[in-house]
Amino acid sequence: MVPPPADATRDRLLEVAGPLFAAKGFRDTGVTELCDAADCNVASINYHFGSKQDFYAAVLANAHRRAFSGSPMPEVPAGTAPEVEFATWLRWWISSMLHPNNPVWFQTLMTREMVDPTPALDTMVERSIRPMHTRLTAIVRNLLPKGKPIATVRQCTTSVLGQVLVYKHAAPVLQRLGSMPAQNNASLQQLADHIISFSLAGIAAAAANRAPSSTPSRRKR
Amino acid sequence: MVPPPADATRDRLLEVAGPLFAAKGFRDTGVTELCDAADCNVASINYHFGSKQDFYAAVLANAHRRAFSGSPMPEVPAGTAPEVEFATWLRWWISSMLHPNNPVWFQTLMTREMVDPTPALDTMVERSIRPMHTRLTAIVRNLLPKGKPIATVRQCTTSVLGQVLVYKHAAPVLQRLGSMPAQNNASLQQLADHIISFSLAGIAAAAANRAPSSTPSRRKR
Amino acid sequence: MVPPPADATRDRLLEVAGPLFAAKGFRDTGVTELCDAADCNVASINYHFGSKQDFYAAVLANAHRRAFSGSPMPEVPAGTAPEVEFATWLRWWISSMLHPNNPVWFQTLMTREMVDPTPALDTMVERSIRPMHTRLTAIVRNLLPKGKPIATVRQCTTSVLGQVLVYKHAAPVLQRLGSMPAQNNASLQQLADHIISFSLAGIAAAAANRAPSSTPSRRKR
Amino acid sequence: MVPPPADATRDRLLEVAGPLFAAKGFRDTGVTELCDAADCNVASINYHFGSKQDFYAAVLANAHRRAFSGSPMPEVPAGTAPEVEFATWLRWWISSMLHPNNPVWFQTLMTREMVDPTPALDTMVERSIRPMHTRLTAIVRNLLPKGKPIATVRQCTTSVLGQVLVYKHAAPVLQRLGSMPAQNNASLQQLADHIISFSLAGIAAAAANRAPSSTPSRRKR
DNA sequence: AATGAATGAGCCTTCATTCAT
DNA sequence: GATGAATGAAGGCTCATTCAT
Repeated sequence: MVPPPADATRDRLLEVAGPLFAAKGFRDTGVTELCDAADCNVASINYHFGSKQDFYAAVLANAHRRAFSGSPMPEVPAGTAPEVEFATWLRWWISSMLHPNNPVWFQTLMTREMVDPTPALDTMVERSIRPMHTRLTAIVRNLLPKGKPIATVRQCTTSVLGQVLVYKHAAPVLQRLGSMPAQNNASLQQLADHIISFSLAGIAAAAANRAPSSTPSRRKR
Repeated sequence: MVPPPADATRDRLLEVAGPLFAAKGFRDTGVTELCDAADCNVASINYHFGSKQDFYAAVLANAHRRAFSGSPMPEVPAGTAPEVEFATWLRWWISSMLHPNNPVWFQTLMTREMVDPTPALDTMVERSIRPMHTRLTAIVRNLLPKGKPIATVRQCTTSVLGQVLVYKHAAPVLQRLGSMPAQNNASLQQLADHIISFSLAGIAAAAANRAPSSTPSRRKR
Repeated sequence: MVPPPADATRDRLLEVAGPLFAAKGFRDTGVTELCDAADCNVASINYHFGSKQDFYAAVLANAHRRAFSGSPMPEVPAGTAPEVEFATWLRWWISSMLHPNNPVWFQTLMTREMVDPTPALDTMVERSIRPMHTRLTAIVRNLLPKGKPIATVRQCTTSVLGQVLVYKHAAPVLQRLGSMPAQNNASLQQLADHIISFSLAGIAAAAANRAPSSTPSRRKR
Repeated sequence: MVPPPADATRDRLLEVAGPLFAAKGFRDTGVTELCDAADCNVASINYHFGSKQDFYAAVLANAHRRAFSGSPMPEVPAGTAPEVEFATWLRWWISSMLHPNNPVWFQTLMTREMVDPTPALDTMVERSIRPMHTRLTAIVRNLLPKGKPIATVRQCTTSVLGQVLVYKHAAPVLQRLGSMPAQNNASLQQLADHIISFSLAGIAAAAANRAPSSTPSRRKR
């Protein structure tokens, strides 16, 4: 009835690898380093996962599972105003992305994959990114009039994404420029307020544009 | 009048290294590869620059000089409306960041530094990034009422930055999600139109917020 | 009456290992591969046989038993002409060595041992090779006059062996040189005809030489 | 005027590798072992030759050059009797193959390639084996009547080859069977005498066969 | 001033073997 | 009695760096 330790080493490897890969990247993190951290033999990674590359993919897949298990994507009651749903979702996402109490390394791994893709990116996009992106796209679509072309929906969605991701992707630069928010609850809440109101206004402007597929704002040049 | 070639090899190395480092990153670009491209001996990098790391720093320091030589930051006549100045500057920046005809390797190098900073980042921030950031900050400040706190200016500026940078930082993911714009003039102009109108509306919303340092939008929770 | 499976795993390992060792050699056939083929644990080889090396020896020792079980060495009625016995035996041997329908892995294992001997070769020579060699030697001796020295018998026997073995030992080269016979019955029969008539003529010439231990054929130089 | 040592290490590696590869085979000879023998760094093989495999090919190519430089293939004056040419050539070949004073490792390398081919075999066949085979084939053809089919020429040639090669390919077995000739000049000369007279008689028998492409000897069965 | 050869530490991976169960 | 996990030594190879010239 008591299950044997099963794959204790395997689990330990998955556990310790996330932060290490996040800190130095795939290439600069050696298997020796990883196995030392997991207190096992150098050959263990190849034994349990076949190769360093496959191990890395397993780390990402495993990370995704536990990254959002603590705070799942929020649902809103039917009939909620689209603006409120947008604000709720965005607060949740910003919190899980930027909150210093959350383990940050999964987000860092995703960032690294975005800048320097490995074969593991495809799986990651399908399993962790696309579901969130689909949800945000749906929310944004509800904020726009029915007839708006898909391109407009996508551009607005990407504008929202960019405002959040920049704090992950450009953190070292923003720090040097003095634009990095303090890592406390109040600051993050204010940042969320800013992005929400900025984005809602931006989306409203996109909604008001008369000719969806032309470029009316260029008439004035 | 023409000086002798002097350090022809040194210059050639600096010339060819940018695109190579941009394409594969510091770690994945070998000195052999670099020296082959510059048609010189493997030992040249260590001879002229001391080490691969120092050479990389030299490449970055040298890069910003030629990066914007073809299209310098635009100036507008005194008295130009702030919205127009914003639009002009943003069009220029988007074009130099995303236009496929431009040599994009400097932007890519900056992107890599942002995600995985090396000691060379400090120099790069001061020399290349801060001037542009200062300029954009000034433009955004002009779009806000005089009394707005610096934090609001910074958040708006960062929101603008993020909307553009996301197309560089998350390109592989956006491609897979179908959100990457076509790499032609018309698409990029439309994208610029979107970001300009989205951002102007967002900044206007930030300008209208009454209590700058409180979090008024959360009243509804 | 049927004994229980007893060492079923052990037997299965011996069964599957022959063809695998023959195909890739001792060094290039891994224990994992062998145990996968026998559908047993990686540790089985060391458990049942002590080491990979000892297992290999066991495979060779076990192999000769089943190698010729399908077509035993032919016997001829007393009084048969020596030439006919020679032809009969040679046809049988060529067929079991070269016929593609026969399982050739035992011959291939022997070939590998000849080129790269292991401690297992001694056993193999005594158990499998010497009986055949003794028989061929006896047949060849009957084709020579009584007084011929043993050295002549041996040289003739080896000349016969070499003509057959070359098709196993040098197969890859003969293929590239266009000298490999087609792998069908007719071709092999014609090859057997050739070797038989070539050898009988050669043996007859050796029989006719007057001074067995001198080198008469060199008189002409 | 004095040439620099040039590629001293490279030459030393080529020098020492032949005997080592011959003794243990490609797989069982490590680069560490090879480089220790050549008194150089482990990385030298990859530096000078790209890979262990390419190095092995270079060793074979180099070996072929010096293997026959001491005693080139013999030429006979025009008008020489075919039997004499055959004897002359065969004595030369047997001597360079089997004579104990000659460095034996190149022949051993060729033997290994025949039994366990590597990608280097193709080059070896074209560069060292085919020229000799072509020559022997031509000599054998002159011993046969004009109209004989090419298949007969090839079978006779292969019968000659096999009689010699067996002493290399099956040496460990022949030693155990007592059929290995003593490694001295007289024994080798007598062996050459035997193979020459045996083969000439065999070829004469093939020449006498009436129906070249049928199998007349089987009518009697 | 500049090179081409040479270095050695480190990389990931393979493999027969061992050990606790 | 037999297994699946784990081992560690060794494998070939890459790479920035160094050194004699």
